[in-house]
Amino acid sequence: MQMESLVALCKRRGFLFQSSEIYGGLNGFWDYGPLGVLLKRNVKETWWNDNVLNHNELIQPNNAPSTYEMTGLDCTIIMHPQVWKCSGHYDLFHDFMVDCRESKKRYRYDHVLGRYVTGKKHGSEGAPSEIVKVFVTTMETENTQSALDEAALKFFGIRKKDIEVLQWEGDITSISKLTSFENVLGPDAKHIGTLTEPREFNLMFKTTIGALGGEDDYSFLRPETAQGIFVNFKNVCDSTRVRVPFGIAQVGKSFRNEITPRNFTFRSREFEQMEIEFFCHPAQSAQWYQYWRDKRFAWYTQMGLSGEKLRLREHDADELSHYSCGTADIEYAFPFLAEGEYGELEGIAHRGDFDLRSHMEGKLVKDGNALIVEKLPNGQPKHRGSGKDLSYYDDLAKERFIPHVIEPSAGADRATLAFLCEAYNVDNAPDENGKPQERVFLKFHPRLAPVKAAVFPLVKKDSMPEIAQEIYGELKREPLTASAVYDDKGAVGRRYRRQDEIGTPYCITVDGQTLQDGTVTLRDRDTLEQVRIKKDNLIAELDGRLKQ
RNA sequence: GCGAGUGUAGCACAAUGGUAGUGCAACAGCCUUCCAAGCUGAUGACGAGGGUUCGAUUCCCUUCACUCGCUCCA
Repeated sequence: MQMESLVALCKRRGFLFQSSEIYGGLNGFWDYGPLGVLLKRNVKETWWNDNVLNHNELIQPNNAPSTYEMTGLDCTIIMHPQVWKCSGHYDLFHDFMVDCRESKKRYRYDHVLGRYVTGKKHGSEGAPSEIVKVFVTTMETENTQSALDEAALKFFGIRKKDIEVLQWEGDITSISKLTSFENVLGPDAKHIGTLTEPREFNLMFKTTIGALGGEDDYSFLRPETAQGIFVNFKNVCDSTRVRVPFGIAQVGKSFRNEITPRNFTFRSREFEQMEIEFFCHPAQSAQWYQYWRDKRFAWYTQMGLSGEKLRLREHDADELSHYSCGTADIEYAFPFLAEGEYGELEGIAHRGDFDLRSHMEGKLVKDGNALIVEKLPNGQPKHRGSGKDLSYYDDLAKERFIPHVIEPSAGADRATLAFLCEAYNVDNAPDENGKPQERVFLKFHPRLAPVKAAVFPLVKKDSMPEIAQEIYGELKREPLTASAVYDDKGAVGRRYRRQDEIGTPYCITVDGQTLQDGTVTLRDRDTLEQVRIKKDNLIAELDGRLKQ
């Protein structure tokens, strides 16, 4: 499938528009149109229902270590700035970077180390040699001087045995100590002066709180919904009588100032997440991790993502975050990716007690195999935690512990995009002369389809429109079929095609026979087959088919 | 952020230094008794800003967006 055809269809039929399009658009932002909003809401609602609302805490699911409870939250997008400092996002997402115009590489400003050296540089093509003083740099932190030696030898074009002609000056320092980069040789550059000025690089959207807010009144738009759940852990425990193990779910917008938004809605700067933070006893966490990983994978399969394009990938040990004892990605082979490449739909991470401890004690760093509070040179915590006790007391086992967390974190927009890509189908259907014609249809799972049913009078006469409108009215009253549409324009075949293109699973047509025996035809989007159904049984029939 | 390419109606395309055409879609109506493109009619576009020019959609510059490659990717 060509991605362009899908993008064109999304625009043409009102699934997705570029944000602020009449002003030229905005990179990394997308709007959902009239059909898109129905589709995305179905994705989110299906997720919410399957994980939270319909979960029965009295019954132990297959492969689950025990029964468990599920509950929800809806937290604010702007939170106390300390949340992001303790979570680690502030340090990780906020840097000064320099770019090299020659090598096209980007470096963390304070990580580029170097030293002044003076030597004789041969002029090019017979030009006289000249004595130049250069600040040679490297990213090497271990054997910095030998890396600098090498870089200097290469730059001046001299042999290793003549190394003593180089005159080094001063100590090895970061380029952040320099006032100008004019004489700086970039770590991967052949010429001097190729580094740009340091630029602030902030992956979190910064905002000011209060109309008169100054420098100190800033916070950030959340880069993930998870932290709202962690900082409310105690509130939920104190207010809802939940017992560990339990999960808190949240659906909401998050924001990341991506460097390169690309691939339609796949990487957007404003996006929606569907996250669960599942709190359990440390001894059972490995089992719960597997439970959630498998449960989440099965969900995408049920919703129609087919075997080959969907995969579950366990991260290698060296790929894991320092606090994680296991992470798996659910990935989909999007059509805009190269052959054999997959894009992440959802990550399921075993996060240990990292998050709750961070908000108790302060920002944590790895020390050997342990996590300790990161300290400033003066011994103070770099980012001080809340100091609140976020441990859990199990009064049956008489045990106090900090729960471990399993985090299934899904992208609502990515899931929606994957369902769109998967649904896009082209086949051949005969036209009125029996000649096969190309047919584009979206093969959505009935639960996800934006419009569940369409009602047509076969022709606009003989009271067929009146009967069809009556049926339409009944469908509109039922929550499940309320998104139904009525259409009596043009030939019926054309109306079928219109519905196929937006993925409507069922079309109901009132025809001549309806007048005689009260039956209507129910047409299936995928097979084009029609069955006759008593119009009084229609709601029940649709109900059964749509809930499959 | 770098490099290359692209930007004409809702979508797909065309033409042009002298006020933009076609197909489909959408709209009104007609015709249609089960799988789109039959008839009639009306509507609709040169991404934005600046420059050159008597005159720019066309040439130049800037900018924005999209595509591809690199970079990045919690």
